[in-house]
Amino acid sequence: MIKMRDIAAAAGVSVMTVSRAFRQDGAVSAERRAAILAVAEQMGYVFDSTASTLRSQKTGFVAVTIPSINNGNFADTVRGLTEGLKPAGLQVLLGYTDYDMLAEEALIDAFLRRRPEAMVVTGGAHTDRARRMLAGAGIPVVETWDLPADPIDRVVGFSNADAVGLMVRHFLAVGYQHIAFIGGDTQRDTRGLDRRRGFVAAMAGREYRLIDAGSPPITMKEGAVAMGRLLDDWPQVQAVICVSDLSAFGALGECQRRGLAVPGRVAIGGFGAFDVAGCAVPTITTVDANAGQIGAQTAQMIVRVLAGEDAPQMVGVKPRLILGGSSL
Amino acid sequence: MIKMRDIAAAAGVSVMTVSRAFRQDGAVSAERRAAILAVAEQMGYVFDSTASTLRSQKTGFVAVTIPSINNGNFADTVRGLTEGLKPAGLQVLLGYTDYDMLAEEALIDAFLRRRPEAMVVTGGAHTDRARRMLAGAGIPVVETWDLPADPIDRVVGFSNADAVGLMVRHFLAVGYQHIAFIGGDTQRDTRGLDRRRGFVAAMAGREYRLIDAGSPPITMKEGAVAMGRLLDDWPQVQAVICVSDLSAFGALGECQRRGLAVPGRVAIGGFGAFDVAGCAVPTITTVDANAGQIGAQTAQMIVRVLAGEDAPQMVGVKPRLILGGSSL
DNA sequence: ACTTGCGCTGTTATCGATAACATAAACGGT
DNA sequence: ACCGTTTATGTTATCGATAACAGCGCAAGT
Repeated sequence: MIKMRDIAAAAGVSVMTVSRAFRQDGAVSAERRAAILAVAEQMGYVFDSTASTLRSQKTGFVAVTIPSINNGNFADTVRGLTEGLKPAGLQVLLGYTDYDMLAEEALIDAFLRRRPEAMVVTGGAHTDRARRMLAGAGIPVVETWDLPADPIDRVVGFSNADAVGLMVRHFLAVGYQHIAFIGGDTQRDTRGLDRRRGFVAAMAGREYRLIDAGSPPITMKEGAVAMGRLLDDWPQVQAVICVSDLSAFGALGECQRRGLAVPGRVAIGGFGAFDVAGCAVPTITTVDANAGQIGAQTAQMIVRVLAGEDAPQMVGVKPRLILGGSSL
Repeated sequence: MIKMRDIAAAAGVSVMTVSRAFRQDGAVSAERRAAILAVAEQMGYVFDSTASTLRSQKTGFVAVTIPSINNGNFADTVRGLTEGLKPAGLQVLLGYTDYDMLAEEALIDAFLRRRPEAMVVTGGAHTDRARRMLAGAGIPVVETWDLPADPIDRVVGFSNADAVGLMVRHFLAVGYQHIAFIGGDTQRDTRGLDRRRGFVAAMAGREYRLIDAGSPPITMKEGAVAMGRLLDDWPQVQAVICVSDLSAFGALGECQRRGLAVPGRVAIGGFGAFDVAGCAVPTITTVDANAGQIGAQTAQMIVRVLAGEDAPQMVGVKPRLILGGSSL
């Protein structure tokens, strides 16, 4: 494998000059720099960042963990991050946890060994060891998609409970009385748990049902199954709020298979403003969590902190209710 | 930041012994190893792989580029890869290209500087520079999701053209005559292009229409718009094949909004066996490309090659037609 | 007793770039 | 003409781990 030394020899300069030429350091004369780059290109040189990293203590990457790589919301957040970090010369390295805190811990461990310049994690729930590792890593850490009561370092997110509260209040205002919530079990997906909590809080004093749809991620199919159970167990249900648009879409399909009018017989709400919510017939009432903004704000925060400028510890983004044809 | 030297001092051994203890090298006595690990844990040491990497020339990661991080198919492939590489101690580092060959080139460049032990890319179409970089990197390179005529190194995939051919032949066999194809423009998504080519080849000598739905990724909404144009321009259409299930779902919705029976008035086929195909009402006829297998086979191939064992240059996986309610 | 071998530990050199410092030439102001 | 400053380059030491080699003590074999 060809290295800087070889380029230097071929170009008749010192290794240091080659190094400077690559970093557009400005300290190398334009013609010499061009000559060096030409030699490098011609010799097929590929810069070795493992060496650079060790000496400069700069890896040039930000580690990002998301629960799933098959989710338009997290994709939007990652896109916002990638775009926002690019101008600062920072690359995003991505890992997924499958909504599993132990997998997250292992992933964080693996990432920290590579010395990222900052870490972005999804949510505020982590194993103790993961929290300790993050807190002790000596780099900026941003928790996203949530507003943890006891943040590790910095936060960009919103209250999942309040976001669902928005929808519940709307449903109550237009006259639905018997409302149910379809979501996953409690341990793995704390954002889902918070949504359920927000539902319960907003329904205080009224009759409601909670339907457990299994382990996150709650799929369309699981949404359909849960809807079936709900309709069987509590026929007087008038509206359902699902932990995400995917399960809401499944629920909608179950109603259609049973010949139940949506929203005439039962109304449906989802979460996340996924594509499917806007393309289903009818469209699904949902909450846009502003996933792209979460990524963009996180990127901005990281760039600031790394530059030594000051940045807020906590940034809130505002979820927005989107009315669809699946509810009045 | 605490380093091996500090652990060594605290444990009263040499740095080398600490290094060995961490690698369960076997050459360190069990009790001493336990003591060292305890000291390290207690001091909050985090292994620094940047240094290890430089000396040992082993980074322990495989770089993977996929077009989109919001796609269940690529997610399945990545899962197969991750699972298959884990036992070999290899971590997957993921990047996405947005179906853009120039973005892919930049990503490959950025990855190669970090010296991955192997590279996995999606598809067989790359810029010349990307091809040159990959070919000259001196590591195993696997192109997936396609069967390129002129592979860079190794391949795990299938013929997208043949896969669509499966569906066309089925549609013709059950009696549809006027069939259209909804897909993206040609340059960015060569897998989509191949599917269109497969459609055209299988329809040779018959009447058909090609509808351009825009730039990849073709969304549900774009599928709906394209379906609307198709119905307006060619009312005698009897069946539509879409480049993916997402656009097929959009097309289905458009039919439903117009009150057209599916499959009575028009049949619909998709591609990819996405969740939405199985949960739509009616379910959508599709092709399962076996995305998880692609990842698993690729992982196995990489592990073999890195171990110096021999492995086939090319592995084909078999797509499978899944009949849904959206066609006869 | 001597040797051979194995298990365990230490010493030294090294991976490939860059920070820090040194130096030489050119330049410009008084 | 002198000196401070800027520009362009080179030299040396270093980042933190590990490969390669060396050595020591003890057990077993002859």
